[in-house]
Amino acid sequence: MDTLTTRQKKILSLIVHEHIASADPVGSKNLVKKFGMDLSSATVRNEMGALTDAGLLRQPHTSAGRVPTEEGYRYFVRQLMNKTSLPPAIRATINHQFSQMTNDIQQWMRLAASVLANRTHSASLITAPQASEVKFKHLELIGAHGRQVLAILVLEGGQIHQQMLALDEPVTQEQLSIISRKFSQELAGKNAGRINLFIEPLTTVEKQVLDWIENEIIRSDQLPTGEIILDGLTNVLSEPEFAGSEEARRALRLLEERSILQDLLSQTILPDAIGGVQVLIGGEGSWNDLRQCSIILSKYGSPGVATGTIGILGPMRMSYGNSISLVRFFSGLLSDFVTQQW
Amino acid sequence: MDTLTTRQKKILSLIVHEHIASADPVGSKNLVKKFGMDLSSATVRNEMGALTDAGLLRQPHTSAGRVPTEEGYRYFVRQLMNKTSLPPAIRATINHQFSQMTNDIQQWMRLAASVLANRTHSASLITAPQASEVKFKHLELIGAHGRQVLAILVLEGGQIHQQMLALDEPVTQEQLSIISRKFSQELAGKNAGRINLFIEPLTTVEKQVLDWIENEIIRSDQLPTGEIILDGLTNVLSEPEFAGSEEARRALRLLEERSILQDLLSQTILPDAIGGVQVLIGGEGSWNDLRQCSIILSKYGSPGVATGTIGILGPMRMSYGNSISLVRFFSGLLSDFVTQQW
DNA sequence: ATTAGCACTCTAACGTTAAGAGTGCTAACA
DNA sequence: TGTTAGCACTCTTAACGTTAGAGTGCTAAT
Repeated sequence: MDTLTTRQKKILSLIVHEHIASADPVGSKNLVKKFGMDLSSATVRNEMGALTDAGLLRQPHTSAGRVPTEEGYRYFVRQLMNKTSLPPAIRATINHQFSQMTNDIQQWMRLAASVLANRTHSASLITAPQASEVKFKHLELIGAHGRQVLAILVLEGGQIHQQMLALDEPVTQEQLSIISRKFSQELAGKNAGRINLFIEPLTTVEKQVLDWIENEIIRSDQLPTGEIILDGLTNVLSEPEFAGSEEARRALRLLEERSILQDLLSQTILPDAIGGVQVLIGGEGSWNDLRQCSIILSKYGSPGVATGTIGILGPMRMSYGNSISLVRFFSGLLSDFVTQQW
Repeated sequence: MDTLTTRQKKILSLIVHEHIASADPVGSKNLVKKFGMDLSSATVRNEMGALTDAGLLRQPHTSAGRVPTEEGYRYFVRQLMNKTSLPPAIRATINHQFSQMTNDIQQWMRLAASVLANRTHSASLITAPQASEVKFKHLELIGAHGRQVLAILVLEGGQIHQQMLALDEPVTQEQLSIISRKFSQELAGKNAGRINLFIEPLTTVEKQVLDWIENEIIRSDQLPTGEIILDGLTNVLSEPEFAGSEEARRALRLLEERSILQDLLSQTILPDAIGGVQVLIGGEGSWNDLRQCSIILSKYGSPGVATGTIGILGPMRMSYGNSISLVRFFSGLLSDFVTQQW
């Protein structure tokens, strides 16, 4: 790929900025006027022609201004954008919003999704942090009526599974406590593969409970990601390029259809470094329904322990500087939470 | 309100059905042709005129067919619609989908929201079942590193709160177990008001834990509804009457903005009877953003113990028979779940 | 290398027109 | 008295033609 002259970079950058602001194609004459360039429109036109040949700009039709192509946006994001960091005032405001929260990961995810969506005017998504390897931590059995027992399984990292079990035989609360304590001691720190090595003479009820535990842990291991929080879907709809088109609906459908979304997330190579941000522009050729959209994703959490994904989906014509620094900031926020809790 | 002749009812009913199917205004001539009526279009026209005078129909413009008004839909739903019950085949299919689920209320809500949204082609919403009065059931304290302790509070009905507490003083796991057991016995069945009657010489740590418990229970009491599950928002967008308009966006915004949604739910009088269904048509005058939408709501759960709300939001031009019976069915499904678990 | 000038192209907006659908009214009919 | 045929009228929608404006690419001059 031919490298561009500094003037060409300057012009490309201005066009991207102007188009993001106005949503309209930008022409040579307006460009020089608006930014007080000491060049004539004709010169700018020549450069724009070169950029068009290079595949970074295109014209919606012969007599319209230029619009960045996917490739143009990519070049902009990768080479031209000045890495803005989030203004301290905004950091402070957001931190304040979270300072009054309980320590519940669910609540944090919800609030993060909401604030991120509002500040970026995009749809936001967050997947729950997923432990790299699920390990047993604690078991509690609480009798209800009859043979009904509320079983609570605590996994390392604080994940909690609860279920009402109908026992095969009636058991007193006394006995339940004994079983709980026994299992909690014997199984502590064991992963799915080592749960069933726990072989001793077991009562029917103990066997039943153990089966349930193993089942839950295996299931937690297998589900690649758990819950997904979405917010701000309607933000995307208010963008002018989606006014009344099917495009937006199909893009949002991608988010709502969790299985498709999981595909997308698992097929995307995220930078391993926490705080690293991946920008997908225009579906990157693979996702037809995202041709007009861009996605910004970041992994968060504690590598090797538990990680999740946070990101936004907005129109390709989005304010990348802002959005990227916001995603990065929230990624850090949730990482801190996870590190502190796990 | 003047009562209508049987023929007028018949015609109103046909118009509603036809308009729901076609999304277009329906004219007298097409009506007689399509349904093979042994009346002339002129007669039908006269009746349509009467129905228009009665406020049940309107014309988008002079030379267009008729469309039901809000009032017209209301009359239809209340008086004309034959109460269809869900076909057994569909019941069976849905039951089957749920038969393989774990007993987790979250999972059930999610699946129910998804299936309900798909089958009604509308947006669906479900609020988590909320206990009528929150009562303590069980406490568990599990030591982590240092003074960090994972506190798990089980409320009657199976609601679980967890939080990582930083204790004021270091405490061994032994002591934690003793505290857990003591609290679990002494506080069992107590509600928020009676938690603090538990006055005995308390250690610093015990006091700290007790404060936390009280706090959590009060908070649970005060929050009128907890989590809200949404699904199928994009379904609404594909309706022709919303093609490219702001209307749909604003209606969906109402759902996404949880605080507004809670307002709406709390201001709506739901039939107390479980399985009863409330139909709100066109925002019922109060909700401007819902002028083109209808909402079908039903309370589910176990009255006096724990209840939640389930419902859908779709275009006013929706298939009420289908939708109502689906909402009713899912309401029953979740009620059964709650009754069984609580 | 840059720029002024100009012919050219294409869109968006506007007005006109014609076709089609549906109505309301009147007068005839059973 | 209820029903129907006929007809003039209204209004939307699509199609077409026109025009103003914006932006371009090219050429020739600086």
